[in-house]
Amino acid sequence: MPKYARLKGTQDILPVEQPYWEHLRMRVAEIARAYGFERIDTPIFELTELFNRGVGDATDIVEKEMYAFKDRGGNEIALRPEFTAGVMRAYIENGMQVLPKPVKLYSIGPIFRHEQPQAGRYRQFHQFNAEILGVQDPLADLEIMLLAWDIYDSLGFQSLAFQVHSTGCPICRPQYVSLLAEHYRAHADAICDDCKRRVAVNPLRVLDCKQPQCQPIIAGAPKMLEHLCGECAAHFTKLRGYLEHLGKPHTINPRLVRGLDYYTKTVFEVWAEGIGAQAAVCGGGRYDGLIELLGGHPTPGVGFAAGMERAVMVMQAQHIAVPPLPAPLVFIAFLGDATARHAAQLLRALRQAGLGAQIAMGGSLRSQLRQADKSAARFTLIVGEDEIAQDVVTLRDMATGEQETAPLNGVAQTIVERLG
RNA sequence: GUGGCUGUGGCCUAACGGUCAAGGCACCUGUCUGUGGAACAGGAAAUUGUGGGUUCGAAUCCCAUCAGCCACCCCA
Repeated sequence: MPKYARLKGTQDILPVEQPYWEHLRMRVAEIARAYGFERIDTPIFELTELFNRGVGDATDIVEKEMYAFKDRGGNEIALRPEFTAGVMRAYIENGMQVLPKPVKLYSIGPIFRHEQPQAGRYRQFHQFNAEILGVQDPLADLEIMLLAWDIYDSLGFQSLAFQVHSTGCPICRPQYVSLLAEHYRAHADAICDDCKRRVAVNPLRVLDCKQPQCQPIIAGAPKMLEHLCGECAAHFTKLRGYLEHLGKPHTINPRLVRGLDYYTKTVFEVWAEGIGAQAAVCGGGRYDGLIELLGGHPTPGVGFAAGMERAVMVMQAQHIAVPPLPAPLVFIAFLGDATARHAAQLLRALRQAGLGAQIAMGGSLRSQLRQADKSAARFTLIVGEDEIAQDVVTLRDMATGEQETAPLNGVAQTIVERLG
């Protein structure tokens, strides 16, 4: 047992896993850029207050999952439990409201939540995140949803499902919530203990309860979609119209609710198979009141967050092939201490010529060739006393085993020629 | 925060409560004094997660604790 072990809920992403991560990061960046999103990086920690306000005091994330502490200067700070609050802070602080609308941003990086780890759930995990700011039209909702979908689609994910719902706005939601609470109070004896608590704390959450006894109560509950105000209803209808016109398969899920307070109108999730009980690989929605809440000019916004560990798990579960990370083209082996400096010089020359190269660091020629083999280099250069004496080097093609003698000065050129 | 299952070299696995915890993979070296991928031989690598307890004797039984996995809660 090692003296130091990684902390609960954290993980080491080892070299063998990196091809998945690299492929995922590349796809996210490629597609986000192609869709007009620009990258923004914000700090991993912020004032705790920002998350309290932005995410919502009453949410589980803020109440019991935040890594919040006092720093050496006495500031109350927290490791970010999500991206959006920090991105909104940056938008306001950097005067980005003067940018032409829409402002389309994406981020990638670590997120921290003190939760009980399980399949697809960690304390430090990674998300990619996207936001569109300054547009009220559901076209922005559509664009955000398409970005999320197309990233997974381009990765080759099978059995994806789009779940869509609307949670209304500050005008219609409170009325609906009281109707819902009333319905639950009328059936107080039939519902599970968790739901009794939920009705008091966050009534919308009763809708995604999985207890069998609650299912008939949920089925008989008033539907949010039937109680949207005119504006919210029109927004939702328009969004659905776009999705249908594009032939995007989606499920209207009247039980879809979000765990963060700032959502208004549209909420959605993307589900995929392969991560145990965690079906959601991505979740998001509209948050029209957030920027104003954080002290900015009233600005509508819509965005999503996607779990990267979960995406990697789906890739592996669905046997999605990812390209191997490129290895250095050339491996340099040498014989005898006197040749080491010539070998090092050759290494430098190859690198200056733009060829990926690495050098053996001792051992018999046999073991150096073993290293070369394992490094997946296409060519091995052998530098020995004999070669140095004649100003040449032995060039070995690792796939065929064929060897030739090449002039020391023009090795890079010779290698490029052999590449075809 | 709650519950279930599981902890043996880096990884996978074996060992009726009884000498020195065994094997495979991987790693290093050699057979091959200057030639990889195979084979063979050898080597390094474990106070059996940790701490207690029961016992003449514990990897094995009991308790606690930590961690991992899974599920709830919640979320990505």
